Amino acid sequence: MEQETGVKSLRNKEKSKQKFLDAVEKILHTKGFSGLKVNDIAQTAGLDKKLIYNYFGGKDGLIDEYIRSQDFWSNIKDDSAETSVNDGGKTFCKTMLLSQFDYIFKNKNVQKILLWGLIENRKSLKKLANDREENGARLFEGLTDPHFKENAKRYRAIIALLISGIYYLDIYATTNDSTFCGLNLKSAAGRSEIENAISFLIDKSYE
Amino acid sequence: MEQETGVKSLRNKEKSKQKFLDAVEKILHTKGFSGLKVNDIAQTAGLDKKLIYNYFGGKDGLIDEYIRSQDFWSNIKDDSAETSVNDGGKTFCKTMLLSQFDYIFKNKNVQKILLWGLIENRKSLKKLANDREENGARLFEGLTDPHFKENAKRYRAIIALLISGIYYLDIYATTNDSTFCGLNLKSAAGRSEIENAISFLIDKSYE
DNA sequence: ACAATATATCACCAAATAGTGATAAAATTA
DNA sequence: TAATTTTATCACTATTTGGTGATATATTGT
Repeated sequence: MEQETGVKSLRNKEKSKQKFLDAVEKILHTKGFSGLKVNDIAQTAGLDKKLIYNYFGGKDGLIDEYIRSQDFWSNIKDDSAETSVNDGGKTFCKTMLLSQFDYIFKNKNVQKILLWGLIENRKSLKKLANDREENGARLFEGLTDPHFKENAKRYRAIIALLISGIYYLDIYATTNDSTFCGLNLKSAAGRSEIENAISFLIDKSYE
Repeated sequence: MEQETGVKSLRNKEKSKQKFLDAVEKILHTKGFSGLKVNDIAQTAGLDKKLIYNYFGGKDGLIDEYIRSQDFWSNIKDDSAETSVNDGGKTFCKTMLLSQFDYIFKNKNVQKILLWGLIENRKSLKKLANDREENGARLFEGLTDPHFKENAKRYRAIIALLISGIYYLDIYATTNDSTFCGLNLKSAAGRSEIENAISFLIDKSYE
């Protein structure tokens, strides 16, 4: 009878595809990479595994589509705008790093995908890395390179160290109860120490 | 006839155990974690898999023993000694970080184990993290804390960011051909930019 | 209502994987 | 050299995993 809206009762390809993508996320969250077996994914999705082959061409296709579905850098692009361009990107970099530190700590899926990028050689994962690079390139070329001139590359290296440090510490905090350099990265106190250090180092870099 | 020395011809339990440990290392290096299957390990070792159960109690026992066999922080403890204690640990921290950056880049096994610590919850991996913490604690309490006094924790946070940044960048460089913040982490040029930044940030931290 | 198509399930296969009891072969001891 | 113990292999089972052809059921168009 009606077919316009998306309420299409029982059988719906798009909804089924989404169920598989949700299943991947759920398993990734509960069992990690090694738990991603076609049988388990299908069972978690409540559908037959054959559909994974029909709709995604197999497990790899499904996983690639899951990775692509994550809008990874949205939290960076969003609140960028033009927040005071006349300080050489100092306040922008600082808020960006601090918000990344918080965002990645809370978003466990992003942590898993970051880890994935260190373990496996997937095209979809490379694409994420390239996206981040392209985004960063615009920031560096437009803001910080002109400000730091001959020291531009050193500043890029500083940001590289801080970003990657933030990644590692957030992931470490999730999988490890142990401290890092004596700091409890799960506690508010420990995390604010890291935030202070980030802020301090950026300030010093602009001196 | 003779049994004193270790030349015991063909059958030798200790040598066989070592063959399994070597096989774990080799597979870890070539195929990564996911390649560590008992059948493959046994085949790589050139021995029967039953021995893995007899000697190590199973795959997990073997892997734990492999991890324990890695003297992970030897490169740090070694050349420590008392290299100028009157600068608040500045030169010591700097050389330590720079040598870590180089050592971890070259030592792929260490990279794998570091990654492992972010993925899996193994007792033997926790032990490594604790060892590093205990080692660091001695450094901080004996050298840097007294120097930085009320800012001691901020300095610890700085070191935490730099160490974890070094870890991440070295691992990233190995598995990724892409740049990071526009720097090629496999090239001498890119790596020396990172080294400059490390040196620069430590200097600024002591100002 | 009927045919055509899209969606989903089922039963099954082949390969990979973990694990073990029985046994062979070497080494040690008496 | 004979008996005993240690070291290693082999053959086998059960389970998991990835993958597919045949079939059923729902939806849509006529």
